[in-house]
Amino acid sequence: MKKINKTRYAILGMLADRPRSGYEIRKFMLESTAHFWQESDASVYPMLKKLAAEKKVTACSEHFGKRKRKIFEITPAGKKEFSAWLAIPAERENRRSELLLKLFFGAHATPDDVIKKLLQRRQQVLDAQKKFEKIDSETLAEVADTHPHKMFWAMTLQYGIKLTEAEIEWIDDCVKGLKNET
Amino acid sequence: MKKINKTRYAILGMLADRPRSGYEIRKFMLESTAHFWQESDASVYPMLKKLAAEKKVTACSEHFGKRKRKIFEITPAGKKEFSAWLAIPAERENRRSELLLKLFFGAHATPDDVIKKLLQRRQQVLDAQKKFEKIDSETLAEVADTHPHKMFWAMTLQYGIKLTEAEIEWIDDCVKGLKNET
DNA sequence: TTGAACATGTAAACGGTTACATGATTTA
DNA sequence: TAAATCATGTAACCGTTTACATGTTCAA
Repeated sequence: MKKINKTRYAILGMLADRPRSGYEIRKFMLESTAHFWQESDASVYPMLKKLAAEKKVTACSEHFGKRKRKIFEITPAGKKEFSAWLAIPAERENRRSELLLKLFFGAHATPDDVIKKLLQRRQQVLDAQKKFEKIDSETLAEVADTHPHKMFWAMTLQYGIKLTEAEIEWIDDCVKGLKNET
Repeated sequence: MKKINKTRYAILGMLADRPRSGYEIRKFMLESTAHFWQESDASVYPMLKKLAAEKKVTACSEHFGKRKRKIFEITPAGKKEFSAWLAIPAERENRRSELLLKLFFGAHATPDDVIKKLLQRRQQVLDAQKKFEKIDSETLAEVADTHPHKMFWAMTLQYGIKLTEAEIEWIDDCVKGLKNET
């Protein structure tokens, strides 16, 4: 099975709600989907251009205040493609964790080194949790309880919260185990 | 920061223990690291060749029984590179979850569709858990308790177990929430 | 004798990232 | 007036995957 570009669906999905500029899409992703879906800076604009060429979105320049922005709107063809993607099962993601790989080879390092790496990750996970709180109190709080999106956005947030909690527990177990060794 | 090829370190690490053939490396990865590190079929052999050209590994053909295999051994230069990589902090992995993305856009689908996808994932996670049991009872059981690897391998396995447990809980919560809606 | 497992590779395409590039506007 | 944010892009590279390719040996 051929691997397909999923950036396009992330973008189409963002435009399915309302027209947005490339900048807005990037910004909104950072505030909402970043913990499970990120796009690099350079991926959004070229994809919008590509989608426009395929007539899946239409572009129109707008002057917002004194600034000019290119606002993109999804077309019926774009909506159709998005819906078709949404209907098929999600592809199994293949995750690669460099931390786990290093841990797997931990016998070749010193226990202190391994502990250090685990604690580094612990901090990263705590940072991520702070971000979840921010999404909860800022992005999500702005959505009305009755809004159809609310429930689903809360679910993706819950995913982040639950999984990071489990990861913290795991890290603490590992560190405890390693400290007993020394 | 430039992205660097990590396949090489996975391979060097596998060879740090003992000489292995490309086939053995692939097989062992499937039995041990697959839940956090996979290599596609086509990545191992070319990388071994590349590492050999860089004198990080040496190749020698062996006849194991009647079969010929190319056994690779790590060189001091290869060990040095491996150790250097092991010492630096693990890079933050950027995960992308297509399931979460579809869930985020769940309002554009029917609740039943979303539930179906969640339950599909649930089954995948259960399958993964079965695999962990297999790693535990087969791969890990063959390693002596006193072996320096044992502890670290068990930790990577625990990671898989803990995180999948959390994911199952999350899925069940989501499904419950969605069923209350309908 | 047929299928599973053993065993090793190549070529091409693709997705995604990094680095590069530019300039306006608002806020402190 | 300096920094942060707004705003939009391009070019090149590289890692990875997919698909292709081939042949052996052992067990049922």
